Amino acid sequence: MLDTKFLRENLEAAEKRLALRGGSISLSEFKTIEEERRKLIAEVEALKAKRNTESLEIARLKKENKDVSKILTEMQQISSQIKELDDKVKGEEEALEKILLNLPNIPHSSVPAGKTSEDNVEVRKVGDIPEFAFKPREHSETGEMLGILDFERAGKLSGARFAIYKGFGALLERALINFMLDIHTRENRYTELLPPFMVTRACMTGTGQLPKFEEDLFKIDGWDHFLIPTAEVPVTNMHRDEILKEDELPIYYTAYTPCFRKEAGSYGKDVKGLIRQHQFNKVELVKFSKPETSYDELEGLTRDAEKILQRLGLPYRVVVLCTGDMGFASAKTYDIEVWLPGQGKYREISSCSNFEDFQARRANIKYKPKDGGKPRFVHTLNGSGLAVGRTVVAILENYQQEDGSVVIPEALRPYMRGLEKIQKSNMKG
RNA sequence: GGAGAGGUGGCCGAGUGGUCGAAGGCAGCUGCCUGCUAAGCAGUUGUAGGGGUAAAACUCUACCGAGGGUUCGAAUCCCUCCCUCUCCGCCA
Repeated sequence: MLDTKFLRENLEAAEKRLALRGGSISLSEFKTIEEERRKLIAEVEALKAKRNTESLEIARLKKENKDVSKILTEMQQISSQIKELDDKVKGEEEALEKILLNLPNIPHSSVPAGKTSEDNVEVRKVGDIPEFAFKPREHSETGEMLGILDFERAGKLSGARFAIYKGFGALLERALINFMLDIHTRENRYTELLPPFMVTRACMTGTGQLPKFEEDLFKIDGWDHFLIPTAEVPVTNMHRDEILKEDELPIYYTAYTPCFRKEAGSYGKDVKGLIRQHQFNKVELVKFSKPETSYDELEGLTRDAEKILQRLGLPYRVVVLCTGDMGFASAKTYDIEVWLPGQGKYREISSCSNFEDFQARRANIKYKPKDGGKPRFVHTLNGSGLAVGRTVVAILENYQQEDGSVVIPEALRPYMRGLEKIQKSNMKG
């Protein structure tokens, strides 16, 4: 959510910056409603002030046993006027809130202008793309060949876009979760959380999934809870309606959770394999920071996520998303894209964003400056560290051998009972 | 799911219709004082919104779990909801 005062005072500039995201965003309705709102507030508060002083007067007169009936009828009138105006104010405020909740964040000045993912800018490329003497297979083929992934039977259980991991496949997923969490907690000083996988509407609004993107979420029938589409939601909302101490910042959290997404509007995209599932595992990184340091924190967070790929020896690149490709709540986003030989292209495996105070304002997360100043909104950041299913994809594709077996990256072996290779003969796990 | 108790400021805790933003205590801050430590004395300390200002000062309004209602006036009365605790039942 954007700051009302800021918008009011920088209307045209804000409009221009928002337009960079594409589509046309007009703030004229905002302006009208906001002006009306302030007018009404001034009116009703003057009446309330009068009511307060007159009420004291009534109390005083009553004590002296004087007649108050005249002033009483006058007050009745004022009281009903107040009620009427209060309703109007409420109406304007609701309308304003609706507008504000549906406005995306303003892109940071360092974000390249652009319309689609074509306009994203590569920041760096790390690792060597492996060369194969044979035609590399896609992970789904390898997975099914080895008997570690079963999409067909998963369909029997839950339909399309679900998977069953089996044997060393299941172990691989579990190993990656532990591997990632260990690095983030031990080396990168994040605190591990294991949050609820269902949250309330208020949480979803706090991080920006609602009210705009309800169709992407799984809702629990008969209950006002949703399955989380990312750990960002519960973890960021953990400090909702809190005022943190300056000394506590920055706060680093990491959390493993499954993620649930309807993937509405992605029909026909990535139908095969693990790339796009309704349920997938992710290790998330979340930071709460002071405004002054949040962009340094974004760089750090991205590096922390990259570290996982480096340790696993997976080639990747980092791109900065252009204004048109960024998510609703983000002010700046780096995507980390891993190389997938089976597809012959880079695919997103992590998305690291600084939301500045956009989520903090929605979720009301502040910190109290040490010098005793007014509480200020914190900046929130998060990024995948990493999407686990897609990491499995990357390993199956980058480490595949001609005979269909897959070498386990060395760093992961301690988490896989020292296993060096997954092959048909040892698929029982 | 059944029965009961309760939700007040950073914390503890008074307050059952009228100067209550809220007594008292603790903690914090600022002075004074005492040779250090401790104690003592005085003052001060919430959030949001409107107006005002270059920014302050200042001023008004709202906020005692949330939302409605009664009333000239509500922390205090009424209704609905949420949460916490205790006991019983059920359960991984």
